[in-house]
Amino acid sequence: MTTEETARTGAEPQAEQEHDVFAQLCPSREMFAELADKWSLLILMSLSACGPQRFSELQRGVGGVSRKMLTQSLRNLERSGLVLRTVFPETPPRVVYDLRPLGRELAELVAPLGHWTERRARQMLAAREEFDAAHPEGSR
Amino acid sequence: MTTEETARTGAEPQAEQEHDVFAQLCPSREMFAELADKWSLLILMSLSACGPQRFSELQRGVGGVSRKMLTQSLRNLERSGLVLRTVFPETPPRVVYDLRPLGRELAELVAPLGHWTERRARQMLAAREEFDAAHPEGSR
DNA sequence: CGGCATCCGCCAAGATACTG
DNA sequence: CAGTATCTTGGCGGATGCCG
Repeated sequence: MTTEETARTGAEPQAEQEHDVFAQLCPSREMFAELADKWSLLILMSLSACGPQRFSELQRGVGGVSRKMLTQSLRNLERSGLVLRTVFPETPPRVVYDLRPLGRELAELVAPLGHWTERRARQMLAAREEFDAAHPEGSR
Repeated sequence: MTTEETARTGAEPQAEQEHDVFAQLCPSREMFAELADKWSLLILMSLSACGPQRFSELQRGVGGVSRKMLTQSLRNLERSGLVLRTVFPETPPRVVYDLRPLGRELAELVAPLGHWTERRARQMLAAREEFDAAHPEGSR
């Protein structure tokens, strides 16, 4: 029996405080749900790839993100200890975001995911066309 | 200049058909956006950790997922060539989902992300409490 | 510049009931 | 069992405007 299976057949849901992303009400699931979204992952990847960046740099870097979503996602990442926000009290003010050790750890796991997607995108698109051709809408 | 930066300062957006998840309208971004969601990632992790599973097994395995979202996410994964859906024409019918090579590749990148979240959940929760304590709501 | 507040459309996602 | 169909709604996420 693997570690995963052990966790999921789990004896005590919280006796030893084991975390299990598969469990609906486990704290780790809540964290996972917050991290597992488009913008958060792209922000982590951008900070990891390009180093510390200002708000507007991030907005340009992560194509299509609105100021609102960027602010929200950054706030979440900051709140969870993944990202450090530094304000330089100049005029105009300058705000720089950077990865904290925890965030850098995560970013190094996320980056491969992005690269994989880029490498395999074409293949997945081809699979789609084939699938769509085989299922002319409304079969099944 | 890193590979990432090269891609993002990108000379030709589509000349060499380079894919860039940071670009809003790049196909790879579309794929990334579909994969980078809670349910899809958890399904991939479940299939990777526990092997081929039936619909209802998956629903039990991935805590809190509704039949609708499970169906939708599985359909997407199948459509993109990541997951294989096999119907055994019995009564009652049996449908088994399994990873295809492409999906297995991805799942092996995603699994570490889940494990990391479980390992660091406590730490992130602590960071949150500290953050929330330092920002008693409505500061800034 | 780097936000926060507000309004709002619209789609994701839950609940429920029905089918093969 | 493994879905599909329909309805409803919460909240994601965009647009805009104001502030420090």
